[in-house]
Amino acid sequence: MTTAKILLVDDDSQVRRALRTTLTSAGYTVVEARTGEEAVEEIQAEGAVNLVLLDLKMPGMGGIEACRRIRKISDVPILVISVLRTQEEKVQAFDAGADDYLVKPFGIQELLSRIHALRRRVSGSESIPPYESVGLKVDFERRRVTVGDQPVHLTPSEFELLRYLVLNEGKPVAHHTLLQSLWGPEHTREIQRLRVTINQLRRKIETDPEQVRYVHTEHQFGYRFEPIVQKPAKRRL
Amino acid sequence: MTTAKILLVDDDSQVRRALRTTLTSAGYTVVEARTGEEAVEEIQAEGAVNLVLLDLKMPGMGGIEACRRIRKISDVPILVISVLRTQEEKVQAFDAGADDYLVKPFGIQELLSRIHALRRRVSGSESIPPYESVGLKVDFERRRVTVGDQPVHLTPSEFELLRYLVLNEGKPVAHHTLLQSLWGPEHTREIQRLRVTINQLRRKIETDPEQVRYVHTEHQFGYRFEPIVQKPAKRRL
DNA sequence: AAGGTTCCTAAGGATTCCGTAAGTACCCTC
DNA sequence: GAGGGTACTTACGGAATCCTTAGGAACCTT
Repeated sequence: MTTAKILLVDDDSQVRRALRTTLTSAGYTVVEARTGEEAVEEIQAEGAVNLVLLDLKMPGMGGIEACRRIRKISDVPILVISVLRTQEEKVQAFDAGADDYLVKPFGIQELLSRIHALRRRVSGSESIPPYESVGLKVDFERRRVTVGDQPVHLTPSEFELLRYLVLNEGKPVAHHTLLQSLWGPEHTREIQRLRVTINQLRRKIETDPEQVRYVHTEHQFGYRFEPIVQKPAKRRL
Repeated sequence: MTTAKILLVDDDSQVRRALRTTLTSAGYTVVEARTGEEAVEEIQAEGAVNLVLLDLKMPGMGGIEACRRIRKISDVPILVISVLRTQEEKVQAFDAGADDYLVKPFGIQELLSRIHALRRRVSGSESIPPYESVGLKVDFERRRVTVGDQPVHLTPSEFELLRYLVLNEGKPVAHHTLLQSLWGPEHTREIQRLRVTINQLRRKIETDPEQVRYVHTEHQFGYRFEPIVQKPAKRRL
């Protein structure tokens, strides 16, 4: 239920990989197809695809045609991606049954937000239940965070960071994974940037400056969200 | 379901009486109007009308014109009645915002079943109870807004914007979601346009220019409707 | 054709966010 | 414990975002 399946259709393996990491790190299961033919097969076979991410420019059967054929056999929401922004192509895409249209280049946030909107629109409501632990509440749908009943304002970067960490509660998340999830695959080296954002986040949600309570550091690897659990008190042996 | 109210608009008192008895015996409450002007007044005045039964052939303002004016101030379903069965008039009526078209003479059963169908069709998607909070009232069916018991005129754009925000009370709505909802998927980049409309809306419904009370801005994301609640206190660095 | 709305675009100024850099503190290995 | 690498903290200025206003185009009514 929470792990929705997305069919990613693009002929460029570079693009596929970038999108796949983005999507998987956002909690989706990703199935890939290189051509329109493959995509149609995939839908017929797999069946339980929740959304199709379809690049228009593809060899063989074009994206428009693929869209039309998919629509013939399924009501799955289709989000079309294209570099062109001509009116004609847009109209064609919608006529072929596309549900939304996204022009390259686009930001990760925009992509995810569109996917969410589309899924919500089509299938009732896809809502992630709010997270709550002692003293910290994170409402993903409302983009709201409270620390001890005190509302706290987070910037978009901080919130996305927290969202990712909380959704992977308990598991250490690598630096580059976070960087990729926040700013895209081309920024996986900029660790210092991440550190600053982590710092700002901590300053807002950690109550005790001496002892972190939620966002723990995984040395030489990344960060991990885990509430309450204190580090063992330092003790000289 | 309970006692739905129907506004019956016809200049012929004979016809009115006949229809009134039919409708009341079918369980509806009937309000009458002799002319288009009266009909518009009736809608504007109180009494949430659930459906309008409108004869096209009337002295003074014609039925088409009445239809157009009603549609401007209300989303109430309109069922048009006419002796003519020309294609042209039909098209005119639908263009003016009519929801269905019935040619005289017609049987009682047909009238009632059309009314039922129309109410079902409309109430499934669009019959939304009015929103009300301290100082702000939004009547979706009648397209009316009052701020502190003071009626406020909103333009179509402004009203649609407010409608979308209010229906998602508490949840932040992304820029592109609003843009898409207001102007279609091909305008999802024109954020400045949205800002201006937001500004105009705020100017009309926000009382305190220093502190917004309803339409809050979610930086780098979109807007959120939430009454009274103050901005979360920001921690000073 | 004149008057009135509504809406789009542009331009300014204000605000918020974030990337960079520089100094400090911490951790692990040797 | 010393040293090198890693992590934290803070601050500042550029960049992006947001707000406000106004002028004129496009549309509709009188």
